[in-house]
Amino acid sequence: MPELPEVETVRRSLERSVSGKTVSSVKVYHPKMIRGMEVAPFADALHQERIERVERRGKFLLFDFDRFYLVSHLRMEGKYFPYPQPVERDKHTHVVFRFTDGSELHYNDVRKFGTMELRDKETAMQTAPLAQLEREPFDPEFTAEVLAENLIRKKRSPIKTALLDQSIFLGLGNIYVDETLHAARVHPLTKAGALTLDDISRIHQAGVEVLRQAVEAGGSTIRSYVSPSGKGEFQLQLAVYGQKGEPCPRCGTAIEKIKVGGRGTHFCPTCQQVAL
DNA sequence: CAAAATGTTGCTGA
DNA sequence: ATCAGCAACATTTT
Repeated sequence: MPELPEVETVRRSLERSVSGKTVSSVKVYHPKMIRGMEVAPFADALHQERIERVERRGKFLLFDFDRFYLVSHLRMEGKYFPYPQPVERDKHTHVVFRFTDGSELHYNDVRKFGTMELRDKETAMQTAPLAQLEREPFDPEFTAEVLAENLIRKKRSPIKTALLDQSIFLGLGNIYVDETLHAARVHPLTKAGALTLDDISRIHQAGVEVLRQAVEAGGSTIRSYVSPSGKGEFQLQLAVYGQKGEPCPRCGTAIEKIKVGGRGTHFCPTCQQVAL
């Protein structure tokens, strides 16, 4: 479900609902989602650990415990539901954290694609899965020049595919890549190696701005995703994603939908000219 | 019933 | 050795 803006919205919600709480027990109902160790040591390690705060790296959530980071990825449909009192788990709830104050946090994921793993705090950033991510898009050091450098590694791929790679442009996913390319007026099938520095500058500027505005709006509420606070209004601003057949907000041409790298891809055939 | 869905990864063949 | 392309993961919805 989530790209960077949705994950950031979840992070802010978790920061309010669970930071400062101490784990009294962890129950895992879908062992496959716990990576790197067996379920028993996973649950044991978290016993009596306190969540200092909840952080984010790209689309990963990091629960900052006393001794570990719990690195959590929601993939397509993962969700966290906090409850003030113990509740019966839903059939798609795969992990239940109970806290010493009697409250609970349920991890729910219909498609079971999400993952959790514990990392030592000292080495968390130097090891998979956090190691090879690009710096945060809002970091001033993530410049158009950095993006241009990254894109050299993907010069034979369509720009749409390249931008989905988290080591190229961290935080973008299928929705916001389409929005970014529309704002930058670049056709999604354009080979990354065929882009001018000016194209790349527009993509960089548009991508950062799209993510910034989406975070501000609380993410997009589409399909399964529901923001924890009930907000998530960015879908109202989407220019192309999910807008097949609707008029382009800039020129009025009907938005088209094609398949690029296996992903549904929306664009305006007038604003975004083909340039393979 | 086939296709698609906000993501990543591991394999295959060039 | 890279790297581009695609199946796989599992379930629900259209």
